[in-house]
Amino acid sequence: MFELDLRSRKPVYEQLAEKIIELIVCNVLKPDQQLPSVRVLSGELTINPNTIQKAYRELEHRGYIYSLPGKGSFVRPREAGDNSARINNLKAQLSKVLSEMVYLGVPRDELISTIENLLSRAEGGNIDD
Amino acid sequence: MFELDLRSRKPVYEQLAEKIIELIVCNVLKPDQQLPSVRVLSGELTINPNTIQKAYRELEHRGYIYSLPGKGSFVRPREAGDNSARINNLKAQLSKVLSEMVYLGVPRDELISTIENLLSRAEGGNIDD
Amino acid sequence: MFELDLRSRKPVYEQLAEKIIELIVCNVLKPDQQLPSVRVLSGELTINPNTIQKAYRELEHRGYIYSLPGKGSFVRPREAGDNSARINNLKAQLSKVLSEMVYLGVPRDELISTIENLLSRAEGGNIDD
Amino acid sequence: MFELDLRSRKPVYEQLAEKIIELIVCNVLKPDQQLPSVRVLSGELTINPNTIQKAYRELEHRGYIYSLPGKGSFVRPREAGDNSARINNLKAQLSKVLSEMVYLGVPRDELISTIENLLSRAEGGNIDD
DNA sequence: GTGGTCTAGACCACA
DNA sequence: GTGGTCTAGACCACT
Repeated sequence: MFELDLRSRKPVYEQLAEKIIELIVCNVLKPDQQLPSVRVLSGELTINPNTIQKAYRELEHRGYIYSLPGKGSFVRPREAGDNSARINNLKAQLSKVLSEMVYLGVPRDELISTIENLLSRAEGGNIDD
Repeated sequence: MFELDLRSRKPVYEQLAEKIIELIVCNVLKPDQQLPSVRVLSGELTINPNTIQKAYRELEHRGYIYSLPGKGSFVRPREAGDNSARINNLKAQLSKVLSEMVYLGVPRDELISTIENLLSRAEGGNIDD
Repeated sequence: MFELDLRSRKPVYEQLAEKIIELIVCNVLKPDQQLPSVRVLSGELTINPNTIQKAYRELEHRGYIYSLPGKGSFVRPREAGDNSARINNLKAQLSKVLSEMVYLGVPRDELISTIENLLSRAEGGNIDD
Repeated sequence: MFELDLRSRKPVYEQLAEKIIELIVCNVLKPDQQLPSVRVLSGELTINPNTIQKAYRELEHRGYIYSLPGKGSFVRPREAGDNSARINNLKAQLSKVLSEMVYLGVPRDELISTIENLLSRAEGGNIDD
């Protein structure tokens, strides 16, 4: 389910957090849906429970999930908030990625079509089904 | 010249490497142009020479520059060929960033215009003069 | 009546206890007034009776209510005397909160007017009618 | 230096974080001043380094300090930012504390003078000396 | 020597 | 059975 690279320079808990964000963002994990419990995920990924917990804690800090002691962890429904900082960060990333793709010779047409493809998928995913 | 954030969590050498990639990608640093020597850059940025060295080694490893022992480091001209792996990686990143922006509520119009803006800048930079 | 946030990190029983203290302190619940029975409150809040019990036990322990087995729970009239410990505790809390507000840049004027506002409301609530 | 209650219901790392915030807020710890290293503090408090680290991480998340791997942890200078959420939280706390003090019979005069005392100390502390 | 990650394993509070 | 805390101890990356 989650492909983690234990040898990566990026910490495991961070990789895991990003994977889960991906699932939330793509609406694979729906609002208020329960995430796998720390222990279960720990067993499935053969990773220490503390590491899973750290990932969940990180996600909670960043507003993607909420945890109820004794009940479980759940996807936090997105609320209007001050996302401007995060969005600016993403724009900067976008800029870097696009520049490098252009530099590596990806033709503009292909780039545009790729983006439109992604966008329609993303929007599709975010509409309730 | 290089804006490095010594307070950032990201290692200094990594920040430096990324900045240089940016300059290469935007064609500010032209192919085969010589980079400032480790000692000079070390002096300008008041940063340990070892850190600069490490950034340069990283850049060489990733194929952005080449070093001629005793002469200096130079921008490696981009070659057609095995960029497909790198490009696929970038596409994956692109996908993640776009999904998250959509999720955070950036309207499609704004997203498109932002992208076109970035693209025209990137292409402008990459046209040989 | 009671706004409980089931998604909060703070245990439900603790939230409930604090809400009730608030009502007692603001004189909405008068001395010797009977509190709603565990079962009734449990039904209204759709919360496990055990959780209500725990909140009531907590309140009894902290001296805000007293329970007559078989009859119910009642607001304990406040007595003069050994409140000094509690008051000192509150002063310490007050100090912390004020310091942090000053640190965060709340202007003194705003702070004063906020406090006077709160005080007049609190005193109004505590005057016997 | 730090009085921690190991038997408290409040986690040790949280107690520690609050103590440090107090020191920062009262300007005992100045901007960019280095905090005791994780290991040193761990030794002094005879608390596990991981617990100290957790406190520091929490403080970093909340914007009170920044950590430079390999160098140490430092007080983050306060910047204008969106503190409104935190401030509202503090106002709610203030309200509760004041209400309870009034309820416990602290006379308004004493309350006011206490507050002015605290305020002048807090403002004094925040001005550079 | 610094912060940071990860594991193994114990224990607690909440529901 | 859930999340959460804490300890002990190993190892890594950065400066």
